[in-house]
Amino acid sequence: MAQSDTVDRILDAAEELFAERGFAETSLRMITSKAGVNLAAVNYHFGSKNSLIQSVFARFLTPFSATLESEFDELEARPGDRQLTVEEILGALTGSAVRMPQRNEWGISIFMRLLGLAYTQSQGHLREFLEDEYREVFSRFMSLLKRATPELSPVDRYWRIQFMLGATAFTMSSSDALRDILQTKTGVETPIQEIAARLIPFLAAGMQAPELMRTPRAEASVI
Amino acid sequence: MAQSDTVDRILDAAEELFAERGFAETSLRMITSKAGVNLAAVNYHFGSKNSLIQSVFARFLTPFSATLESEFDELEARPGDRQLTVEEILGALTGSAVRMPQRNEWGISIFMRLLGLAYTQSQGHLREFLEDEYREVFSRFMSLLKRATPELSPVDRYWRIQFMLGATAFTMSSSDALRDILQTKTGVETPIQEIAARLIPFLAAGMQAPELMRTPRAEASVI
DNA sequence: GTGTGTTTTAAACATACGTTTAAAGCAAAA
DNA sequence: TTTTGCTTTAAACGTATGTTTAAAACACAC
Repeated sequence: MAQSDTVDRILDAAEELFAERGFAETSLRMITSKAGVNLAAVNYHFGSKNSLIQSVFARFLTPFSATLESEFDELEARPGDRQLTVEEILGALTGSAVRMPQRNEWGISIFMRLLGLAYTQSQGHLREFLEDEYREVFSRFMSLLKRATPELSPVDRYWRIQFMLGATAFTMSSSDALRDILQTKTGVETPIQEIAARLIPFLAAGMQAPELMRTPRAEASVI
Repeated sequence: MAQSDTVDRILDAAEELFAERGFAETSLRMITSKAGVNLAAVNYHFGSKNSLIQSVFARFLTPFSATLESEFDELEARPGDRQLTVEEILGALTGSAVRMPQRNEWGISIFMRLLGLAYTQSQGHLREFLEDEYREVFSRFMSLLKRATPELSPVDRYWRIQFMLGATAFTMSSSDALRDILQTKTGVETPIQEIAARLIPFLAAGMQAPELMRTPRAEASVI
């Protein structure tokens, strides 16, 4: 085991297995055998499986949120104070994901997939951890989005942010997509940037769609 | 146990627990104790946990897809052959969900949440089962959507359908939302129809957004 | 080289899971 | 009443999980 790179080997293996199979479906024995370390190493270095999960996310999210903050700084410090567009704000997100120092070529895919799982699998401890740890960046993103969509009612804005989150997290967490991506890792690059590029116009258009008119006619066309 | 309503009691309990906690996180012992039946009853009546999961879906999806088929029939049989809109097609989906005979007032929420889980949790057997069982309705929906968005390239249409699915399934499967919905079950009705009503303009706008222009300028604004 | 604090190891622990078994219970037919 | 077929029951099975233990191995300062 050379010198103690045990911690990193565990994090690498866990990250990949979690992304492939989810949290509950990945056992510590799978992780440690893939990492080539002893079973007890996880509890020795991380304390528990739950805090291993949190560590996997922290390793991703801390540099990502730092990059995102500076991306937001740039956007807001531009000459003239014209309004930011939804596209620009969403672009900052994917831009940060791409710019962020990558551990390997399909790092972004795994990152997105894990984010999707985080919201999808009901891991109470993870949700609390993420909300506590990255509250700042998230609320900054929210207020930027609020300024970019002044015409939306708060309740519609709330729901549409949920919709965006859903489209993104779900798409990224679809295991088939991941399989395809990993399968094409022989190609020049992962198509994840392309998915993001296709996603942004969809989200931006949805975000800025006219609000539902509450007339009888519109009502009837909707139920 | 009156007469043998054991099967239904198991299905009811399983459906609710699966929606709350996911498949892997719900044990047969939780299900049978909630249903008030013996542990062995599941394996006796359903054979295995996996086929119990499939039965839960079949009980939902079979009447739903029947309703949806007839809704599609109505749409297509309208006088004059003007083009269907995306809103109308999506409306048929939510319309079917609402019209479908409900077992209880928050049946739709649970139904949507389960659908989200089905795509999200990597249950290979479930995917196969759903694809085999409901292939027809799904491909009919796809071809309707294709006729409603002739300007889209096939690859963009494919991804945008994924995005729609994601926004819907994710929103409906957000456990917080479910908790709120169940919490307000004392109120007049579940707000799920309202969510659907807010969702449709978002999805329709996203679906019909102009495709990404592959010019250097647009490229730069996106990465 | 000895001693010390950290890391790794193999083994066991307690618990939970899905599934199976064999006996008991039960309703309707003979 | 006895028999028959289906259903329910309590108990056990085998396996897998996360976690803990105590000894061994190791690296490094003295």
